[in-house]
Amino acid sequence: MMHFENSTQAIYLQIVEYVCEQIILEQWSIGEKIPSVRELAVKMEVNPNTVMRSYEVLKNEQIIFDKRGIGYFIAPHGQSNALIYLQQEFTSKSLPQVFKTMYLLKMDITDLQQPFEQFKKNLDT
Amino acid sequence: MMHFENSTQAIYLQIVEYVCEQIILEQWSIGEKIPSVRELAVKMEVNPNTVMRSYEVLKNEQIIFDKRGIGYFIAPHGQSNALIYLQQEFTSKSLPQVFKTMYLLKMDITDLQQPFEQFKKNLDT
Amino acid sequence: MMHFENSTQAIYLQIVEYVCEQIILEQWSIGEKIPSVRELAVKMEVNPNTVMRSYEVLKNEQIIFDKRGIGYFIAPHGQSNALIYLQQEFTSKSLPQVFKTMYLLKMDITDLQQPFEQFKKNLDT
Amino acid sequence: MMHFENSTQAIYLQIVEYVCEQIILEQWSIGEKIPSVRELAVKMEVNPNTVMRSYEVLKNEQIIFDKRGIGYFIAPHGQSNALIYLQQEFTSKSLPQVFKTMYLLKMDITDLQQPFEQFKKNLDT
DNA sequence: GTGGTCTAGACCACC
DNA sequence: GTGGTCTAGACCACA
Repeated sequence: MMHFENSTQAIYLQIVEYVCEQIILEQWSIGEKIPSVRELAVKMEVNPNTVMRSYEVLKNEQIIFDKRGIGYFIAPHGQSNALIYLQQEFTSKSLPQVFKTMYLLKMDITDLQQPFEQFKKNLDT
Repeated sequence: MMHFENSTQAIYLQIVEYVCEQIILEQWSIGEKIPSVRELAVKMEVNPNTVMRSYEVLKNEQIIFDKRGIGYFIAPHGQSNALIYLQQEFTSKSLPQVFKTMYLLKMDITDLQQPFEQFKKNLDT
Repeated sequence: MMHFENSTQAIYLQIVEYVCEQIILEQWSIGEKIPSVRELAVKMEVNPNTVMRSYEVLKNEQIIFDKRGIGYFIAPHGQSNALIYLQQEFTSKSLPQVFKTMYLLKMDITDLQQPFEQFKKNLDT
Repeated sequence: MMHFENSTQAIYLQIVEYVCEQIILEQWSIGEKIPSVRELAVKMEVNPNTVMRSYEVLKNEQIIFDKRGIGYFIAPHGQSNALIYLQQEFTSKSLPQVFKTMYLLKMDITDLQQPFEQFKKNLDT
């Protein structure tokens, strides 16, 4: 279903983001069982160990929790924790770099308005 | 003088950006000799090989050129090439990631206004 | 009724301890029939197989015995055997680990006094 | 040098404890480079991936940090963070179980005094 | 079936 | 040389 070839980011981190996305968009709801390590591995066409690693990160962030021998489930505050996680990554990793470049290029925030609208349009197609 | 531990980006790319910055902000003027690989390596507290790699990227982008046995110099259109390089990196790499996250976090462009002002203030200090 | 998620110990061993506890505290009396595998499984919200495994351990330790088709009963010396079992586990598994950590943390036995009192207080509530 | 066969705990967690131990006992000092993943793997007679996993945990706990391509180093507050880590593990995982058993066995804290002294004596030999 | 650990070995980016 | 990621495959404990 998914291929990761185009991105420089580690696959297991992309899967972390994918799971966060599903939870935030409420494709998977709170308390619900999420795909097993092996299931998701098949779907994502990666090794189970890779998914395992993603789930470990998500567990540390208290986005999911595990019942041994049964599976992984979305944690009580899973959705908000997922939002917090993505937000933290965004503010600490993406934003500073973006701002620095914008400063050098003498760009203003408003210069992003039009490309952002364009981006959102492309999502629909 | 500089620490790179906080960023996820490769050190040699951070140095590329640093050099672009110096050129764009005209800390280093056109045609002028820029620091030798060894000098910059000492200043940046990194391995000379790392600086070497950065200079190779900059040479490919025609931002600097080398006179063998003498040193590296800012290329004729160094400043504009630096701007172009940063802009390309920005539009192709940073922006798409940023937009995707902003969409998920239901953020608007205007939400960036305040953090950006904050960022620019911090530059002065 | 019970949740085991917080502990690192295997669920079936926690159930073994639970049964020992009931017997030692004489919640279940000697010679009496104890809950069936299914009953306890429902109460503990675990798989019957898990309780089954616990009962097998308890049978090996001669803490309980089974009358086929009828159920499990507390063995003649069930209470003392339960005490012996817990003591053995304690001295061979828990204590060495605890002592090693206490040594590293430069803790003294007396440092445990206050937390232990606290623990006993919490039992009443 | 080391074998882990006797313990039920995961090897990578035992290595985490080992590293904490070295730091706390100041065998390795703050800011200093610790053995590379491959070095420690050879010494511990385990797969490099296993040591890698231990170092990841230690990095999360801010006990060590990494300079890519150079190695791992003891973090600024590495020693105190190591203490905190061990203490947390101790209080949350070991203590409750110990206390519960002691309660059932009608033991008192003072009953641990003599075995603890014995344990410390055995360390010298 | 589930999660969890470990190995062996490969490959990459970086220093 | 260093860390970091990924695969393939094995084995275990647990439900």
